[in-house]
Amino acid sequence: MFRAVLTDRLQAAFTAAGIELPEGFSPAVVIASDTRFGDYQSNAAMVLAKQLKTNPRALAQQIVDKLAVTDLVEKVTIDGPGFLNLTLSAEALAQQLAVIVKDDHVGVPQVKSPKTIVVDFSAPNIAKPMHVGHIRSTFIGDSLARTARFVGHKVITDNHVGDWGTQFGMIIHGWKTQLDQEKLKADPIHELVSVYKAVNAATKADESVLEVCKGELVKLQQGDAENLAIWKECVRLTLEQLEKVYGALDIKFDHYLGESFFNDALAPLVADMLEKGIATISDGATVVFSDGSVKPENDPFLIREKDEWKAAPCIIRKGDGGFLYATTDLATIDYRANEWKADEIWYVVGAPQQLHFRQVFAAAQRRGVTTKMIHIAFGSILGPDGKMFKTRSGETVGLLEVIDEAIERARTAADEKDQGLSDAEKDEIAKIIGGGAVKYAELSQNRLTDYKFSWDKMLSLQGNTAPYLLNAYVRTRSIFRKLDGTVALTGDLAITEPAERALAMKLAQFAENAHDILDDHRPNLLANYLYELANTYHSFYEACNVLRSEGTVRNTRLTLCEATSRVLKTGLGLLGIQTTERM
RNA sequence: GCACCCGUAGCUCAGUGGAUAGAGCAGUGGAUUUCUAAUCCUCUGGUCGCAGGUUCGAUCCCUGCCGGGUGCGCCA
Repeated sequence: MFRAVLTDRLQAAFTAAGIELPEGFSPAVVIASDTRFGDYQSNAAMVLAKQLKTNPRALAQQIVDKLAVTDLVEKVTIDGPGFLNLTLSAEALAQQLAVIVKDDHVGVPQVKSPKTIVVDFSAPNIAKPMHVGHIRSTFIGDSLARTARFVGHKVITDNHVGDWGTQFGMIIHGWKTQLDQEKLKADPIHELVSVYKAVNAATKADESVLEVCKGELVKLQQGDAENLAIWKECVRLTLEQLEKVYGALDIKFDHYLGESFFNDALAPLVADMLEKGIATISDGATVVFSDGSVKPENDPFLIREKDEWKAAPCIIRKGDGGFLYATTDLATIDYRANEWKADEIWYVVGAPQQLHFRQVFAAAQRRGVTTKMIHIAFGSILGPDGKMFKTRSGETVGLLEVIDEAIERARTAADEKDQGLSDAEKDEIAKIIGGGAVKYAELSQNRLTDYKFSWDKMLSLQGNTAPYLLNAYVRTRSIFRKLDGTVALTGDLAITEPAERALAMKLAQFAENAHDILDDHRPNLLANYLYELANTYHSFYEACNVLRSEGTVRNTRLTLCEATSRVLKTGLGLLGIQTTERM
């Protein structure tokens, strides 16, 4: 891990030069912004010179005089206003390359202090199909969980499914009055949805139907045996379908602790918060008000109206005694903190829910929860009109529909390319490429930006897409296939050609990138890196023939191929994308 | 009204204090006796929404404005 090592050396150089560092300043080495200047660079001299009011170039020279890096670096220069530019030696790159082909973690260091992290993502609703709106949470959450696990954290994934709520009044009423058993067997969720829609329409035409539904809901909440059985069956049928979807997406959860799991904890939780004075009764509801511990502009329980700060409380129990999702969330936090000893909880949930989470986190902290809670927000997927897909009323595109279409397009492409593969092989490859394309389309995007849903973008197989990365992987495997497994890579390495050097450099950076993703919980940084790696490999592949080379050159190039193969497979794996040997 | 997010090439988007702002698509001109061309290389394309400010240096930080989206006491 060159960046970390070089940063350590730089800090040591400051000490050796007798330069006292101001508080809050720690010199850092980063990957060079432009490879013309070297591999790594540091702006420390310029930043510090500003604070110390000295000449930046002179300061840089002072540091360089004490910088002990000859084992790794072949050239150190001071450029421009005081940039420190470092160029790694070919030997250092070769050493790291040797690590990548041997190490279980392809050269990525493990975290020093592993944490227990609960990742809460996907969270679909019972009796509803998964649609494109679930893409972001599901793929981002899965990728972050995989990455955290890979760098050494203990990760617990939990699918907090929406299996309890007011919609069950309508579903139960519909189940009793108009369910078609045949259709239910054929496609359970589809039938549940059409029943729900029919009842929903009926309530609008006739208000008495709404009353009946409310009655069914109350009965369910009071433990009525028949309604409870119907509810359980709905949950069972939906989970069965969900497992199929997740199976197709290669996503697994450690737990499916839905909202209903916490039902019994809600009343005691509210009572406890009242007793501790965290919550109070207001207009018949139980709410949490501001405690004035932070500045008003940072207080999630206050809102400014005209010239004064007005209360914006978090309601944890309705006037009619019902609980809300804030209540469930608080109970869930308790469980994760106490039963799982979570150090951190990551909520991969859309940006519109920011205020909700700020309130819930603040309320939990007031109850003494010390677990670090992070809302990993993401932007909305917009419809063609530039507005959010409405999950309640509007029709959206089903998630499986998107995946199936992607697989179909990949299958068509496989036929066109015709690499002499059997139909069964093509089917298998199309699954990997199609599924990968959809995941990559999502994960290569900055999670905070909104984007318009577009079939063509989601399903594209051209340019910066999953097949491009997979093709690079396939090219590495193809070379080894030609060797019939008779390769024995040796430590005899010599990186000489520019294309070899560029590739070795890119490969070494994976050690840094894998960790950087988690700084800001952004899988797109990994996607960007993998794209660059694939691009660098493709260039190398065109410039440096492997099989026709000999001796050390051949061994070096084979090692580069093997390293690329391993990093691509590992990196794509962290995005939740599988690889294929041929395509 | 207030808060949060967004505004970068014709289109879709990266980049968040550093050196000449990058990709993909679209457009252009080349490369294939191949280690899989689902590839590589070339060219074309930008007042980084607008106006101030901080800084040696701002697409990035601060302030104001314009435009789009979302959220704000008993839905989830």
